Amino acid sequence: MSQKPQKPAGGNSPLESTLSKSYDPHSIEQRIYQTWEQAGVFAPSGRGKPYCIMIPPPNVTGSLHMGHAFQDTLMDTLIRYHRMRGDNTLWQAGTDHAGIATQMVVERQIEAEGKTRHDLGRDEFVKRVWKWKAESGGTITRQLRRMGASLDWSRERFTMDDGLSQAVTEVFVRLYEEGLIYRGKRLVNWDPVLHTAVSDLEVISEEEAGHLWHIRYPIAGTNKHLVVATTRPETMLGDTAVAVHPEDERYKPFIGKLVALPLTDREIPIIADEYVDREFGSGCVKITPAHDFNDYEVGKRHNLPVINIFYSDACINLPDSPYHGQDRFMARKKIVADLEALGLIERIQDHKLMVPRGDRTGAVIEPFLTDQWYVKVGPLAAEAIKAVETGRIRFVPENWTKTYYEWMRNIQDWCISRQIWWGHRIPAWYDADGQVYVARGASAAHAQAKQQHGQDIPLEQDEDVLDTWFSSALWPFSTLGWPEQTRELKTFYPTSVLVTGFDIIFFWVARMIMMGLRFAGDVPFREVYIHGLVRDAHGQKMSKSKGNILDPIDLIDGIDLESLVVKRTASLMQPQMEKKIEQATRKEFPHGIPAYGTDALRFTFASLATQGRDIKFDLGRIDGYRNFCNKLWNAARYVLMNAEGEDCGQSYEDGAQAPSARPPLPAGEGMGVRADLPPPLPSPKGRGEAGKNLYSVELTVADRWILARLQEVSAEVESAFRDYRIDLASQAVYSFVWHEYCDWYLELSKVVLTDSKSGSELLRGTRRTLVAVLESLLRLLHPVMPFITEEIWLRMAKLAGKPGMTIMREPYPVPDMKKADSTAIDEMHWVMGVITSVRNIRGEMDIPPGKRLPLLVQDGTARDRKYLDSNRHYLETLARAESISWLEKGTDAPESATALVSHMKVLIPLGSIIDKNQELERLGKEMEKIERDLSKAKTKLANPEFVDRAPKNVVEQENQRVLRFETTLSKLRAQFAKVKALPG
RNA sequence: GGGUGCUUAGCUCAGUCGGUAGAGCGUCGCCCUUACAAGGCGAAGGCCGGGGGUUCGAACCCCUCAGCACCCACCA
Repeated sequence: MSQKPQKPAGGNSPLESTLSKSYDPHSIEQRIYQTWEQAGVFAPSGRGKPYCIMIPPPNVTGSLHMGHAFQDTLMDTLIRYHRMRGDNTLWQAGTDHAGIATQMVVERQIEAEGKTRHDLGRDEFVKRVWKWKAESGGTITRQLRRMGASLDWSRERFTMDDGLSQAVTEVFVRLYEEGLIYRGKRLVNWDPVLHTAVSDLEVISEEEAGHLWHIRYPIAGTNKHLVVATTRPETMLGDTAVAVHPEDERYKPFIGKLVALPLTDREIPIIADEYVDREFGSGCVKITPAHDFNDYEVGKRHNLPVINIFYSDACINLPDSPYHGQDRFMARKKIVADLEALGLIERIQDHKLMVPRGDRTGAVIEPFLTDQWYVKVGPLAAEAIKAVETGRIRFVPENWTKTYYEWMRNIQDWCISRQIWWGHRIPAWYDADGQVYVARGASAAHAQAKQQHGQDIPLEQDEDVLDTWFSSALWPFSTLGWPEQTRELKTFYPTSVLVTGFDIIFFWVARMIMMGLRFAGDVPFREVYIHGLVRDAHGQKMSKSKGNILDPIDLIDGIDLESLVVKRTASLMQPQMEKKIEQATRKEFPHGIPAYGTDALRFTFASLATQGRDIKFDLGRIDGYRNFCNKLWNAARYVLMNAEGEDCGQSYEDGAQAPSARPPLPAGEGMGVRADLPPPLPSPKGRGEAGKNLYSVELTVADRWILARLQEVSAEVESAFRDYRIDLASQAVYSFVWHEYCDWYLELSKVVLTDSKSGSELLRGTRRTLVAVLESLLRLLHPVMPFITEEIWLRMAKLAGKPGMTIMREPYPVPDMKKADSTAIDEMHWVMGVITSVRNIRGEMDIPPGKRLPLLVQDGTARDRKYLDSNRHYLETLARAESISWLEKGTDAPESATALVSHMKVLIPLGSIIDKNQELERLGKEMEKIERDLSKAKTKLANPEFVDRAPKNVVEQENQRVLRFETTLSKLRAQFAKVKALPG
């Protein structure tokens, strides 16, 4: 290493002397990130107002998808913004153990070795998972770094690490002691592939095509029968009644009688229950309490026996039945065939039904009777609802509160036990009699047992683990050290905002609120910022099986078409989709995906982050923002070319603060946030700021204009951030950078800088403004585009008089209304108006932009004369005017193309350049447009009600418009007539 | 069956207080002007989903219809 290892960003870069001609994200991003992380600048500063965001912990098994990338961009932008605002900012890092998902990954590996987890045994298996986590669990955190996420990695946590596991146990025990956790035998959603219970939320019900079988159940002792309709004929083996509606005249006589259940030797009663819908099917419902949630309730009301007909893998468990041991779907076929043979099938109808499937396995979920642990959610939910009602938690956008209430008011008890091995083992022990001891550890459980029984007795721990979301619910406080009352907990809890997708409100947001209120004594966050889902360019959800996934890393690094095709078609669940996916991919990305770099990707996300709407990810957008990076880069090149080594009137000229000479960044501490002062800009006269190296400067109207506009844009950004409108914030800066700073100000600055007659104070003023505005823009943009802004900033910080080590800890620009300068803005508008009108004529007439034209002006006011006099140089250069001369009133103008800037006529003598008909057409178009506007305005004013009732200023404004349109129009008409009268 | 959101230029989307409809991409001209061709300058392109109402005035507020998307829910 050289002797400046601390400053690779400024010192080792290929940009040592000049910036490369176009922006190359690859050469800077990872280097800059490493510098930041090593310097510890992601850690809280220790001073300022606390600001904290908890990352929704990604699964350790996971890799970064577009949803993460989007969400992390939003969070990082907020975090960087607040860090620059001087807040004591923590973005808590960590990952989730993701019980079922992770267990499935490792089980698949073991399967590949020809074994099952049972061959290994529980302890060995869990060891295997830990090993796997250590080796492969870091993918997503590496990818987060690629996104530029300024997470405090020094505080990274894992939901299964010791501290967090202790929090889990503590919460479980306390809830149990308060009677809010109980164990019960009930119907649960059972995944027959995973052999575990899952919560309501982990079941996805979708409409699928199926059948409705109408089956005859003979009425005992008669030759009559009842017809029941069912979508699941195999469950008839567990029927314990047939229900009809109590008021149903058709069946009233049979209530209380028995039917002979076909294919069994059982007789079951005909019961009456309000639950039955007379209109549906035959109006008779078979009741299978063990395998249907409704039937279970009916069974309870009528004291029906509950006959479980399945094993845990959903094979028939009826040793005396011919269907014993068969899979449920096999059994269905068999049973239907057998019924048919007996003449008991009346008809089979096609039928659409909602089929519940496990979100992980896709297997049809089976209602299954088991012992499980539950959280009694009612009391917790009541508090959680109140917290939102009273405004202690605010949803953004606000309408999500409705969704939240809807769910919380209908919430069911939460099944928290899972019959898997990877996760937090339930802190419950049983003695030989099945008595349960819930305790903070095995020894505590033994002590409990001993106290009750007067002697040591053997205990066995519950085999189950907790739902992953149980530990996630504690994340906002467990990561901060709870149950210890740590300094971090006191500082950062409640956290500031939770940034998440609506799909997770129920799984996570609601549960965090309940647990936070109960155990950490306050809401877990003050605001919940809900963003949309990232979809593909056609609005489809991205999914592996659809083959429309975009990998954020591919957008950053680029990927060629062949690799993309391979990636999208690899290990598909449905191989028949391969062809289709390949075709679609080749069509959509004929040249693969170019390397856009992180900043372009982040800017795209930021710009698409509108509220209340999902985002369709369109490559066109990221293309445009990559170009924006390049634009910014080249603007910086221009500024550096003109300012570096030149006299910019800044006070740091001695080299002592040069990047290479700065001390290394202290870790975490000492990165004090300085007072938020804009670059030391002098007053127009250059007085009032003493400093031995501060030279006086003269500011042009362009300088004053761009500085004034910068204040306005800063204000816009500030208010956008306040409303979580990051899209508006980034759009505001985008258009300012491109369309004001680059399109106008840089061009205007050339006029001064290339003019040999420019005095040193003027040159200095222009350079200083170029530098100061660029430097402010970098800070404005940094939260969204961290890398490119840091790279440029390090290059130019000292030109701007900034001794800082990284833009990350520089103050965020705040609008300074002292620099509001409406006269400069007015004057520049005038200048731009004249230039634009000349350009317009040029464009319409296809006159080459390089061709110099003589300009005549006529009929101006005193203001026009004044502005023209002081801005002649700008007009000549930017409008490519050969000359500009006043034509006295009444003087006959030569044949010309004409434009109007308020009252002033701008004439371009036709000479041989301009085609008469073309000019007539152009004038005609102009007149038409104004006529339209004029007549609209006139109609308005002709309406007495408008004049009477509309606010005075609106009426006045309308009057002004009419006047303006009328003068313009009359001048255009005169010009039109004049041109028309010309020969040729 | 309840609930939510969306519908604005060819495409993707902004539109704050109800007061002159905007941007990016794409398209069409003219330009390789020494920051940038990933660029510059200019232009075309709109019944703001339909209907009704409130208002002097509606893309915006109210009602209604239609289409699309999503969430919740036990019709066998």
